[in-house]
Amino acid sequence: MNISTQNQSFVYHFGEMGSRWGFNRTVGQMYALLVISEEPLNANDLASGLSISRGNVSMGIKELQSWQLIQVSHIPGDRKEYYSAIGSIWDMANTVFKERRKREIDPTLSLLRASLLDKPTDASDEYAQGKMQEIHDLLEMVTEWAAELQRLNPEQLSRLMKLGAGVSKMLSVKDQLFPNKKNSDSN
Amino acid sequence: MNISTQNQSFVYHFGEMGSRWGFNRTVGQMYALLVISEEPLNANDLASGLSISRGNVSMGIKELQSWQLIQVSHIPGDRKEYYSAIGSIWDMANTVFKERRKREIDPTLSLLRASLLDKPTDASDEYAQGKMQEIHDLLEMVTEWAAELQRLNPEQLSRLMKLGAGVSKMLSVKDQLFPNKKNSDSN
DNA sequence: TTAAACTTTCAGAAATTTCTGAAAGTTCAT
DNA sequence: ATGAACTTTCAGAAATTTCTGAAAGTTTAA
Repeated sequence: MNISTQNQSFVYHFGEMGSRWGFNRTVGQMYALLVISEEPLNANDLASGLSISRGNVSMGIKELQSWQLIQVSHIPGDRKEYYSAIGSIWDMANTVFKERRKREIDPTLSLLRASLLDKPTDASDEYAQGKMQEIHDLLEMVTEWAAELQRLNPEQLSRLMKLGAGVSKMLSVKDQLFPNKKNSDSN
Repeated sequence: MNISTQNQSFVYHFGEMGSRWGFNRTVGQMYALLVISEEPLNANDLASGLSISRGNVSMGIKELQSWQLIQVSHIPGDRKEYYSAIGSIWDMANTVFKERRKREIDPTLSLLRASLLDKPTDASDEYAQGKMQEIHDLLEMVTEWAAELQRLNPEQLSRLMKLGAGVSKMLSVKDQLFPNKKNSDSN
């Protein structure tokens, strides 16, 4: 299999960027290729399309499956497994966010919670714990909010985002309606 | 300098996680240490506290400065530079988001925009471009929204997040008020 | 049960990233 | 101008990650 030059730059770029998103170059490339391919591809297609080894593809497939980003299908009379990207772009973004949260935020939250249980032994420990508490609260809030947003369907989410500046307007309207409510400035 | 065992796990954990956030282990550790230290630290403190080389600290400092996460100060009669984490935890989160966007999303958006200018040469190119368009639109929307949110001050942002499920309620209220408005389903 | 058509595994090679420490550079007081 | 006190640089070492390809494993058909 070979990739049209037009798509090559996309696939390679996605490879480079992919590593920022938590998987390595070839996994990123494999995923990019699957996303822009209308037809499912088999492991050999991926290996030849990207000029990487068959073994590497096998590991990459496993990784993408652990991220729940791809799907297996079969073609009658062909024993090979065919892979394709799962769902819409929104689903993909959703999945990546959720996975990253699980891998990157959750462990930090656990650690912070545990650290905050220890009694500080001196003033500097106390300062440190104060900072940890702040980080904990921030992460927790963001996590909960993200979970909330992920419960919206793409269409709702899209409308919310397009609200743009409207969001802050909404807050000020709320202020005008309930001007009594005290706001503690955490800054 | 040595770190209390109570803080050690935080610093090391932050080191591991830091690498996910775009900087390497020691840079993550350095930053963690600066965040939980009330007093500014000099390069030697960092090197000895973390048992890493002086040269490594120097490079890490540079990296943290490029992320605009730390601040230099001086102590009268001492020629060493003292470093401390800049601003509140919110500022930190803000900065990290902004930097990551600049480094990870923006280049992808440029590439996608460029790719979308090419005329597709066949059906499969056309499908690929369709997908690229979707990714482009998603990234653009998220980027703009993130910029919008970052314009809010921490206190507003915090209130917005605490709205939680209220966000979706807000959308449905909006629907009841303006039931005519057509929603295009991009899915 | 055999063999063909696949997929997975994993040891070691290759590539990449990170780190050290000595040397070079800078700044400041005298 | 000198030298002490500091910071930065960078070549090569060390550590880590990724990749290959041969061998082992699995599944299916006959």
